[in-house]
Amino acid sequence: MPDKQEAANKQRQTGKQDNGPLRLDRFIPYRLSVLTSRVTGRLAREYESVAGLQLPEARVLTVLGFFKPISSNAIVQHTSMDKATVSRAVARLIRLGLITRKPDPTDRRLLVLGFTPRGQRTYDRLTSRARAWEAWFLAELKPSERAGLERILARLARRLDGATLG
Amino acid sequence: MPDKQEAANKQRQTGKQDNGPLRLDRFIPYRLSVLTSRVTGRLAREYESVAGLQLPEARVLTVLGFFKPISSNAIVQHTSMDKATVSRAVARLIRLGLITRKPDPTDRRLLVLGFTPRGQRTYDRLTSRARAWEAWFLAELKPSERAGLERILARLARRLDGATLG
DNA sequence: CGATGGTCGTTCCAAGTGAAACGGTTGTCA
DNA sequence: TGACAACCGTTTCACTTGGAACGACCATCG
Repeated sequence: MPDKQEAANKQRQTGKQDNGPLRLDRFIPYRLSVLTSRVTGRLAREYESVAGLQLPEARVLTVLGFFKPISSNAIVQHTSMDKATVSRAVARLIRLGLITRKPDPTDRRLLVLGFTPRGQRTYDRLTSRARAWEAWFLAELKPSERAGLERILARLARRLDGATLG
Repeated sequence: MPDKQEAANKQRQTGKQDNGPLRLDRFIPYRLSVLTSRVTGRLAREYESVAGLQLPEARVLTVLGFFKPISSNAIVQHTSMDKATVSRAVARLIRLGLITRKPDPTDRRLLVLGFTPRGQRTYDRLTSRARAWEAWFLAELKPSERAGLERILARLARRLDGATLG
């Protein structure tokens, strides 16, 4: 405890952070990771209770609802999910009768996905719940803060799309 | 494509989002999730190349460096990592000769963790690299934006610490 | 004391993950 | 055309994960 506090104070005074213990409470990747894992955990419970879906299935359904019609591979691009994970989630959703899959006539490597009527209803319930949860989650943010957050997330996302640079 | 664009425009006009497809490009949990998984992936590659560590081990090392001395369970609290995952990461780090573990004299349920000299050096290299990467990652943000991001992350994290509420 | 309920960390086991290999398809270029 | 590289989606396989059970330990209360 003295170690930590001392280092923290010192760094707060100098404003530098070039050596000494990494200030986790200021390290953005760490904070993003912890926050996101908690957010995802909450949403996963919602998805489970609303529709009995696990996270990969729910994510595929959500992305599909927005981008449909779309191929599995495009879902991978959008979400950074693993190729195999998406493939299995799609298989389960088909087995559950929630989505359809048919070959693209112009490129038979692609299998384009869509909703069944039941899938559409499940999607509606799911997104309604997701929106409600998000509203609760963000309720303490002022509109300007929310806008700021959105802008920053967009900027950071773009940063990672660019050069690999190490 | 027309579906999506139409809905998007309509929602942009009304400012509402109470029904219709969920606007993924505005859904914060989704954006957090995608961004974080990409950030984590990059950092994981850093950790691997610098010290041959996989993500859970690197995270334990990082948290340990900041909070040391600390028990496994406290690491779980801080990171939201799984208990078993931390247990195994600790075991590997010990096997690698990077950290030490001894029972707390006042409560022998607790095993307090610390660095070996080699672990300290590994930690230094690791955090130095992590800091450099973060600096690159955040370079496009103005200081005010970075401060705003930190404040918002703190506020959102606190929101999840409170009541379970669903 | 002794019993009971709670916490810490490990281990077991079923389930999920990701790297790699695969079959199938497309586009290119000679 | 035929050879070849690139790409899509699936499957396989080794590994990791997380829920549950477990042993060890502590605190409380009768």
